Amino acid sequence: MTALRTADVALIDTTSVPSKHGIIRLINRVRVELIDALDLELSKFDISAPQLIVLASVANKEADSASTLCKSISYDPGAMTRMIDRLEQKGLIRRTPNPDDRRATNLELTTAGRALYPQLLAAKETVQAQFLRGFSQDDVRVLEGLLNRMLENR
Amino acid sequence: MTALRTADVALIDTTSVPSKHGIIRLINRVRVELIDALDLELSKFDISAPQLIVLASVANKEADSASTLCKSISYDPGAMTRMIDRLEQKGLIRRTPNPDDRRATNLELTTAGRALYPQLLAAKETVQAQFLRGFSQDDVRVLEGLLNRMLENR
DNA sequence: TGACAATAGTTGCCTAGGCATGTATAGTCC
DNA sequence: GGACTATACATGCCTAGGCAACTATTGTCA
Repeated sequence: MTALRTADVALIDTTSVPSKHGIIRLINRVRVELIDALDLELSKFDISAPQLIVLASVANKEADSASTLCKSISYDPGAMTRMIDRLEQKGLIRRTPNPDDRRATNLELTTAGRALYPQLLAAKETVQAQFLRGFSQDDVRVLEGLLNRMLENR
Repeated sequence: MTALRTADVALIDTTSVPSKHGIIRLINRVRVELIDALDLELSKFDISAPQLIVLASVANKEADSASTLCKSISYDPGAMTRMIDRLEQKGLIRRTPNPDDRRATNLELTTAGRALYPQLLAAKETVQAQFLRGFSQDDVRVLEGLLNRMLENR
């Protein structure tokens, strides 16, 4: 192994500066800021970020039961029961018995839930637009591509 | 507004697939997977991911007091007090009075903390390497650049 | 079919962060 | 220097997720 020349050192410095604390802390940081901003935006509806994810999953019919929901977003079943309890108390979601499986309960938005959902979605779009200000379509695609590659590496 | 041609629709489909749930959920997802993997890797040391961040900040002398620490990682002061309590109970960190400011307490790693830290760092590197498998140096730089731009947009 | 395993959902217990409040100390400004 | 404000940290209370244990139901398979 040969000694490093000055130019090499400069190169190494440039590349190591952005990852001073590593990608984990960076992603954590971005996530904290995103969730804080989203919670702020959603607070006028008395809805939290996790609640929005659940509502969105039900609204888009990606998940019709609690267990599907848990798997799709890596959420604890016990926490999910209580989360649905809260959303049901708010009158946004409804549990209905599943005729094909008496262990399961189907989930669906109530009229109030369907009415509120577009506003929540708009709030989310606002936050996303704020953080992606100045991003080209390509930038967003690249970012999503890299993040998805991280997930696939799991 | 003119009607979309088939080619346009195809383009739109391609670009919208990755962001089916938006960047917020994607980042959340990556963060969950990262933290899960890190916690698993750290579990043999009985250390959690948040605790590692605190230890690293103290080890790298980025933060010498609790308040600096709170600011640098957006953490609640009350939670930080208890976090430091736990790390102190584990014998990894020490509170020492600050001679210049009697409100503050300085933080430093104990001998045990300094001995353990490199192993924790290696665990973190392992997880990072796992998720960044197949990434070129450029890929990492681009990813960090885009994430930093999101932070700057805040 | 009957035993056994797997799944859906719930509940209790524990842990940990967020917020509000309190206390001590330091800084500011007239 | 004295009143006022800001800061550092700690504590109590509340909320919410993770995990383990439990019940009811369904699937599997000999």
